[in-house]
Amino acid sequence: VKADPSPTPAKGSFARLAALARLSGEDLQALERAAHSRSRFHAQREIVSENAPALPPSIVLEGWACRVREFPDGRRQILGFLLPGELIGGRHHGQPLATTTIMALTPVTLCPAPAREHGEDGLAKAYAVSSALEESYLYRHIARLGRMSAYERLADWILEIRERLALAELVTANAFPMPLTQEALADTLGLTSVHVNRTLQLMRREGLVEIRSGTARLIEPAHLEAMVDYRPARAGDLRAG
Amino acid sequence: VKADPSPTPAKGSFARLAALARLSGEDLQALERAAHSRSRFHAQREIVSENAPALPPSIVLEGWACRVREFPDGRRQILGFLLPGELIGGRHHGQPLATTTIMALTPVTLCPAPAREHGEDGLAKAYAVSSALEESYLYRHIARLGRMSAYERLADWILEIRERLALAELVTANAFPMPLTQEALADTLGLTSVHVNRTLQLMRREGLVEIRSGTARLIEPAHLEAMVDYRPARAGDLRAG
DNA sequence: CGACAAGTTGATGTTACTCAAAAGTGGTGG
DNA sequence: CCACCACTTTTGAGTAACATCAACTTGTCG
Repeated sequence: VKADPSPTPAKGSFARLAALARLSGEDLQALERAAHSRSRFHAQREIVSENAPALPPSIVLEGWACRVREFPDGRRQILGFLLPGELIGGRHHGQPLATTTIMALTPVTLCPAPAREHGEDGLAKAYAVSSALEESYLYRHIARLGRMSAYERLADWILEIRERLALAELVTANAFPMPLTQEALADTLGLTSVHVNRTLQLMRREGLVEIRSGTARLIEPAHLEAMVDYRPARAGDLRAG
Repeated sequence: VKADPSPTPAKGSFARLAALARLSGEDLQALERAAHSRSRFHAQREIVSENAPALPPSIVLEGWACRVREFPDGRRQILGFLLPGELIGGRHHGQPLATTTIMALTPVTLCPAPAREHGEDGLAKAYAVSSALEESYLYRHIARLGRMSAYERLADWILEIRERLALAELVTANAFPMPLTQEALADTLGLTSVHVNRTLQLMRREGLVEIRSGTARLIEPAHLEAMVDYRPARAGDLRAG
């Protein structure tokens, strides 16, 4: 964890918050200022540990992180992802201890999330929408793990990731970064890496999805969506309130 | 949904909030007042529908409700439970639309959750802790569905429910109400009701758990806890902040 | 008592896991 | 440039856990 004064504007980092609520010039300035003090984490490093003091509210500028739970016998479950533009700990600030371990899956850059001054500014609204989205991703993950086949889990998960990365403007022509190993994917979807491998091959052969060298490409998104009863989280509806 | 002026003090309804934070006399009076306007729901009725206007923040006085997601082909996944003393919609108020359907599993009584006047009163603290607990139950549910065997899922789930009902003082001598059908349990744990039945029988034969006529009784709680790496959610730690 | 939901049982099928090894990939230093 | 290493992906064969289907039994409540 080291501070870095160089202000490289991370692609997609604030695009997401701006997509969730109308941000004022002041809001954007506060974000720019916050982005000057960054913390970086190497891949595979823990960012916060379960039951250790929680992080101050932060924004992911670059990279993928995840919440993860490990079992005493080595089993591992990835509980959720933290993607560029998303918030860490924006929700329950005031809670002293982290409820889950958070680790970096790739090199990760964070910056502090500027405090929302009043209930009605744009940033506060963006944080609230972000938090509601985070909750809906958890529910979706539960439904996926509880009631979908391996094939459906993969399809549904990829569609969710595309939707989330699109908010940060990281999706171009249905292609987007997907830096996970098949083992991490297995720990996400409640499968073994062997089975993930076979299922991915099947999707490839069927011409629906390509995942190669850290990039995912959806060939037939409509087909995938039909298969899993795809329902986007509709940030617009959340914003309306 | 009908209002009922009779103030029958529901057992355990406020015990939980009082267990989560030190409540002042004012807090308790506000709760008593709120408990005068109740809404009741029959078993199997929807309390709120996904994407319909959200409920105002409410407290469960009696009965079990759940968040649920249904698939177009009839599959069903229970996403989480709302037990006596727990809050509905305390978290993201200001979000206009409900993110999940909530339905009553038994007859359910709700009352409005009194607004927390300032950030630092006892009620606000209790709501914040309740919300943090709710989040931790979601993470636990994900780990359960993703990485546990049927036997472990049942054991882990029962221990969680005991812990949650204990906060509302509904657990006596390791026995507590468990009104779910085996089919609802299956929809919770991502199994079929047939397999739930067989797994319950196995636990019964092994002398660990009895579930009969709406009551669960843990015979060997320590044994169960060892089996699933049981970690209580430690409301005390959350309160400390 | 009758009817309907819930629980139980048996036989069989399938999805996904396990174990083991081979082949591909990328980074490093000589 | 190549040799080497660790890691990831891929493949095969056998297995276990859980699902499916269908009947039968028990419990509950009018």
